[in-house]
Amino acid sequence: MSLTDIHTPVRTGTDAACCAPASRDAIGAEAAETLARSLKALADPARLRLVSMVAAHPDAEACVCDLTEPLGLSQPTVSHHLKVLVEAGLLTRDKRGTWAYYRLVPGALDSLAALLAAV
Amino acid sequence: MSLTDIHTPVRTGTDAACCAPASRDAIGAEAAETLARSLKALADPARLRLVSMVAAHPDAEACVCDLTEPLGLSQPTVSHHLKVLVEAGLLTRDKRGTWAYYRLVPGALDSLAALLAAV
DNA sequence: CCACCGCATCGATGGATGTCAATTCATGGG
DNA sequence: CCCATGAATTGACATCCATCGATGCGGTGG
Repeated sequence: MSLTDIHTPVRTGTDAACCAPASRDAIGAEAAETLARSLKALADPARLRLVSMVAAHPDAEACVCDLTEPLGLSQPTVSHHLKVLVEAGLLTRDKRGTWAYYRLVPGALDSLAALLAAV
Repeated sequence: MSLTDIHTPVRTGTDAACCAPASRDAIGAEAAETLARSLKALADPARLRLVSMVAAHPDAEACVCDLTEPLGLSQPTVSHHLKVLVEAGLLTRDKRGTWAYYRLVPGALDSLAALLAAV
């Protein structure tokens, strides 16, 4: 399921609910899992700072060596967090020569925020 | 620190960064922790569904008995998730008689989404 | 006054996760 | 050809977390 497919009309339960049957449909279980996976990727101080630091760099591009020292974490840990962010579709990795450059995926943060507000 | 106080001008590191010094300021470590705490509260499928189910109910209000069965989780687990959401400032709890009614905190989701988009 | 019901809390447990040191991989320069 | 450097991977470890069953607590009705 894609992140753009959250409010599919999945009934939220049977009609045997104790008090009231819901006036509109809540998000379905799969949509919730999809959104939760994306939010989990950002629900970490180190990863939030990484995203922000990449966005703050000139050309919105940064290599690992730019990020390790200001973050105060070891290089493997930073690499790990960056991998999580790439797999979540928030960053892209571009290896040029010795260095690996990370960029924001345009619009990824905004669509995530939009989905969050629509829950 | 409050959630409305993310982009305070905290320098992200020393000037000894290896490649480029950053063209604008990234969010500070404390702001990142604050935002991460809020996002963690929502970065769970069960809690996302709970928020959505509460919002979907008539009068945007639901008691635990409304939520346990459609969610497919035990009552203690649902109570636990609701507590997390209340502590994160996303829901309010109102005990009336035998039942505990949960409501969305107006604007909480939207301001969180706005902060996310501004990272 | 007592039994029942809705909900919160407690304790335990299995699994996910953040972190680092050590290692490996890849690339470029001598 | 080998070494130096930047980055990813691996393995280990401690901690956190989602979940449940059992229990406790307050309110309602008989």
